[in-house]
Amino acid sequence: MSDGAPSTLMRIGALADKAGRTQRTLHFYEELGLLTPVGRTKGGFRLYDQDSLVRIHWITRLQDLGFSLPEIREFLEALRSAQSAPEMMQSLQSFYAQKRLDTQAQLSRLQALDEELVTALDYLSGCHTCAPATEKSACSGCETGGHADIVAPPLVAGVHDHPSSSMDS
Amino acid sequence: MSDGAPSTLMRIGALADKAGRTQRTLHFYEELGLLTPVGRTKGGFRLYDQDSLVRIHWITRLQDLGFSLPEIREFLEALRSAQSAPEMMQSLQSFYAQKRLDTQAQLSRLQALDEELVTALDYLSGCHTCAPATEKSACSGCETGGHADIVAPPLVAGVHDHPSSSMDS
DNA sequence: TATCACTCTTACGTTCACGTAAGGATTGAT
DNA sequence: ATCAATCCTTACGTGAACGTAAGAGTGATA
Repeated sequence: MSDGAPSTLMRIGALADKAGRTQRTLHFYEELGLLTPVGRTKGGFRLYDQDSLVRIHWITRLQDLGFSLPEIREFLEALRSAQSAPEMMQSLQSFYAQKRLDTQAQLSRLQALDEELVTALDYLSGCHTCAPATEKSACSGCETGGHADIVAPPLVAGVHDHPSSSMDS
Repeated sequence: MSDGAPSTLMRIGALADKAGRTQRTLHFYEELGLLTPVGRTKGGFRLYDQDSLVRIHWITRLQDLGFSLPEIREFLEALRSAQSAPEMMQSLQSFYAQKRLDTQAQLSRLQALDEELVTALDYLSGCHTCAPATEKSACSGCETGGHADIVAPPLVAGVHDHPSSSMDS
């Protein structure tokens, strides 16, 4: 655990490059308490190590999972206030377990929406049978053979124009 | 198609109630060109009909699908510029087809993240074997029996403290 | 020592999707 | 006519996650 090379220290530019984020982003993470440099040069330049990079990847992962940065911050604070290591890991565990529930809920929502998309596409595939010159206004009826009396699915029903014509005193 | 009751007209408050959104939201939709009242009273009150409600549901759906309001606006503009009905429907179709691809990509991303969560939870379940009083700082090593030499998964690796201690000249 | 890329802090700008408030006009019921 | 409820426009506020710029200091090299 104690390599003879603490020279892995880098300044913010290098870290930003390695992590693929901007310096501003890292400053911002620090403002939020998500990422603290391991030290500073006497002149005041931030210094980071390899763990900082890991931390950034971790943050990115959590963001992908749908966490907001303030949420991540809260979480880190909870961790910091933990007394023992197992307590800390329990924290992590219930945190992730909860998030897994959310993720799965999101998954089934997305799946439902995907099916809705399929339904809409199915319906629309019938539209090609319309005479190519059909006027848009005639489309509400559209009994030209395509979909006889099938009700337009929600994703299709919302698109009809009501332009600003035919409005007078 | 011509009911004897055009009295389905309503003002913004009623529509907002039925749609479960605020008046401000409907105003906002109008600013963006997403929803236009069918008319106004002589005094200037907005009037909406049943289609307006359908339109709002449609917008909501698209938002659920991950569209931003400006995107929806662009889309509606594309529709408005379509000449024939089939052209319009083709537009819709390719629009939704594209979105389905996105949705599926998002689905598999979520699934990957879910698996990552499972991995992290698996790993963490080994942590209970630590002596309950283990110090946090000792946890990086943590060879007390739990996970012998398994590498901490990304979702776990980012959480170790480097507090602001042990930093002096 | 001069130079120049790098970094510092401070602070205002931006997009999205509205929230909230102010001050005044409209509706419609009594 | 009056009055409460509803609605109008205008406009500034919010929070998330940074972007962008200004003006000045720092670090390593020539």
